[in-house]
Amino acid sequence: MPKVLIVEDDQAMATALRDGFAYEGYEVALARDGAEGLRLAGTEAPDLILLDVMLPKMSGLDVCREIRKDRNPVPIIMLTARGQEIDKVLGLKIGADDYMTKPFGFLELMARVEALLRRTSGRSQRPETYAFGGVTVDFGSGEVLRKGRPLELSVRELRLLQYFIENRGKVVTREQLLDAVWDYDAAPLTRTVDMHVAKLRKKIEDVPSEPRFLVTVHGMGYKFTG
Amino acid sequence: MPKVLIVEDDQAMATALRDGFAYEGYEVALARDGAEGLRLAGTEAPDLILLDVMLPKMSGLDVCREIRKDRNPVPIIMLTARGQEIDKVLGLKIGADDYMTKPFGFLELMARVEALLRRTSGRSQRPETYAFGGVTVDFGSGEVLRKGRPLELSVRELRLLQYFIENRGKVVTREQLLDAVWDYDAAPLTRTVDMHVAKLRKKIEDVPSEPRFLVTVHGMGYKFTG
DNA sequence: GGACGGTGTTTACAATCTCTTGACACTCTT
DNA sequence: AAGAGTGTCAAGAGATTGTAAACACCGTCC
Repeated sequence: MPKVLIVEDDQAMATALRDGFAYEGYEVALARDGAEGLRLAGTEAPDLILLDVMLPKMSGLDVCREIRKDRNPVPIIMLTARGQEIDKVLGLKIGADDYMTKPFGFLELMARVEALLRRTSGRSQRPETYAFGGVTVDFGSGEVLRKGRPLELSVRELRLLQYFIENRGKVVTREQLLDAVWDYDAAPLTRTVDMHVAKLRKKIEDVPSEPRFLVTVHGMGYKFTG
Repeated sequence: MPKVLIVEDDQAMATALRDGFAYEGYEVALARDGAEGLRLAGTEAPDLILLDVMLPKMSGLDVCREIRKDRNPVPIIMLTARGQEIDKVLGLKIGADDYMTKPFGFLELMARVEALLRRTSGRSQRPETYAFGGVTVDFGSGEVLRKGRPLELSVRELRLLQYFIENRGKVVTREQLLDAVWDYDAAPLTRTVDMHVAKLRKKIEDVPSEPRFLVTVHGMGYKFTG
């Protein structure tokens, strides 16, 4: 049975999670603060880590970053409180795999845990990278290479690229992008999306004026075909 | 609590699924063969259907197809035995939402069920597909394939095609089309509709000059027979 | 504090694509 | 055959998208 490391300072939450996962047959390790979490991540060799963001001594973000610095590819799910909006890209950059915003249902958490374990189990190394036409995207570190050279993408460009990759082959509208990559609820009365698509094309396409990967679907939106 | 319809002829599997979902708090309806499954899909109004592919009397694929013909958008997860590889495109065409290959873990199934319910509950309209004569239309993504290759339709052409599909077998007048596909209230003194029908024919018909699907009804309008 | 560099957004205009329209040939019905 | 209805072309009108440049914002460095 897989082993889960839970890093959580809130007593009630920690107990509930421990009992829940134990009931489902998981081995469980528990850490009360960030420093202990980091230590146990090394010594316990968990198959997955649930990491609260708000922790004494050392924030979850720092713990995550340190774990990745150690070249430890263990899947990590961050737990954040509502309103304690993490910049998702920041999380992505430092190498978390998924997020849950409290409060969440236990079944939903289980579903994500299982999905993540399924995704990452078959592969000894998590290929959290995606490659297409000379470009390599490493979602773990947030690094993007093009023909072997580092490509400097801004935070929003990275997030945009990631969304396109996740939805490759499908047409995505500007509204979807504003909703997912920006946090707008608002209508797309601006050309902001187009602007960023253009910027991205300049960086990932051989001939930006004749895009091969990031094509426009007139009247609908854009489509990524990597 | 959501209601799940399980269409499964294997006694042991059916019982296990029924008990599992009942334990998780779902309402459960059970059908032993395809014909009964189709009937219960209508009378029980389930929120989700688990549909075995191999069934007596009527295969799961046929059941799925019939359910979609009834314009029932209920999410469907197909259950297939290993080796009994369904062509996923075929599945998509007939309108299933997800697949599980036996054997599978119950938790994994639950995860997919919950994911699917979450995905489809918020949105009243699910991605829907329709297929005729080598053409596959996915209204969810707006993609149209012809003989497996993407077909580039403009937004209005897509809307027009969708309207024809919704009213297939019926003669629709130019006024109806102007009203539904265009936003005109005005009279049809233009050839705009005819123009677009011609464009559509060029893209979906084998011999556009002798249309098989999008036929002219002289003096009345057009009729789609897909 | 204030200049600076980087990022993100808006504006404006050009380029491109789609839609509409009128003309004319063709087809069908009577 | 005549008249109404339909197919289709090509050009202009209209809408959408590409992109440069200006502007706004924010954190950093002197």
